[in-house]
Amino acid sequence: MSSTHSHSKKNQSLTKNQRIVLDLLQNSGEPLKAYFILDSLKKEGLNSPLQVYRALDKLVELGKIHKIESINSFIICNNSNCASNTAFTICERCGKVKEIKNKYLKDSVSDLVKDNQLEITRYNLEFYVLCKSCKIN
Amino acid sequence: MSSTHSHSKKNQSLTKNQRIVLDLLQNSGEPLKAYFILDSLKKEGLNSPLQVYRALDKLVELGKIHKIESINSFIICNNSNCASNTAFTICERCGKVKEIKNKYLKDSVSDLVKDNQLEITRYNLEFYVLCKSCKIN
DNA sequence: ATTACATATGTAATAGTATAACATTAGAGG
DNA sequence: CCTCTAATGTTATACTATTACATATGTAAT
Repeated sequence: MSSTHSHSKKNQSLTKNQRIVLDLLQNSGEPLKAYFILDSLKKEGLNSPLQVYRALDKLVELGKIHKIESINSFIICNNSNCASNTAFTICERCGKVKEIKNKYLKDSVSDLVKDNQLEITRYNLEFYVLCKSCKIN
Repeated sequence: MSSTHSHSKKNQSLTKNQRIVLDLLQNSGEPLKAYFILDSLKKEGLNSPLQVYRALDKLVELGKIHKIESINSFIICNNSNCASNTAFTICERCGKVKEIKNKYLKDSVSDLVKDNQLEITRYNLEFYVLCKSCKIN
């Protein structure tokens, strides 16, 4: 996980805790774990896990970040309109995570489960891959 | 979660711990949590979390069960050839989980991420839905 | 401005999920 | 029988997440 400097000036309607958590995830770009976030933001005044989890919950609810379930981590949303739909590739070797762009996904996904006559409210798709650089080496 | 009686005579190559854990999941048909499994199998001689997790790990590796990441639960595999690929619908209201049959999935899934030129080694798909009976009521 | 309400905070304690480390035992081949 | 690998048993501990409760903050209506 990498170093972080806070630059962004948006996210104005958020509360302080929500903002610093979002900034951290934004500047990192990588998936981060709740307790790593806690440690990173101790100096900003975050003292307890609950403060982190509450901020994370809210940011997930707002669609600004996503939770990657299989690695208990949170990552900034790279799309604009995911809502609570998430789709990631995760490299099995190096752990690198990329969000899959929604464009070609939404349709395929609805086709996918259409036969079941079930109303999909949201989805979480985790594709384990070998990323390009790991495939080479 | 429901009561359990051990009937199955297959699973012969498994060890005792693996077998009783698999039997429990088989007879239940529902997703079960590790510590619930532990409690349920205390009388069969399972004493520690690690015994459960080791059995679960092995069964996942063998493709006999799946882990549903977003609910930290394990469920018997209903297909024959999932390998480590999993796809479920989860009812947001009642929590009921169903495995999606592989047939119409594999193709769509490979189409889905084809553009990325990434080699998918396995996937975990979690579709949150309103199941039929919950949609009615 | 004051009230009222919903939402967010701060803090401490605890619940729930999972693994590390290490000594021992059981099974499958040679 | 010997050897090697995999599984077991046990204790301790690490990691992930929530409950409960008291306090503070923001917003909108009076």
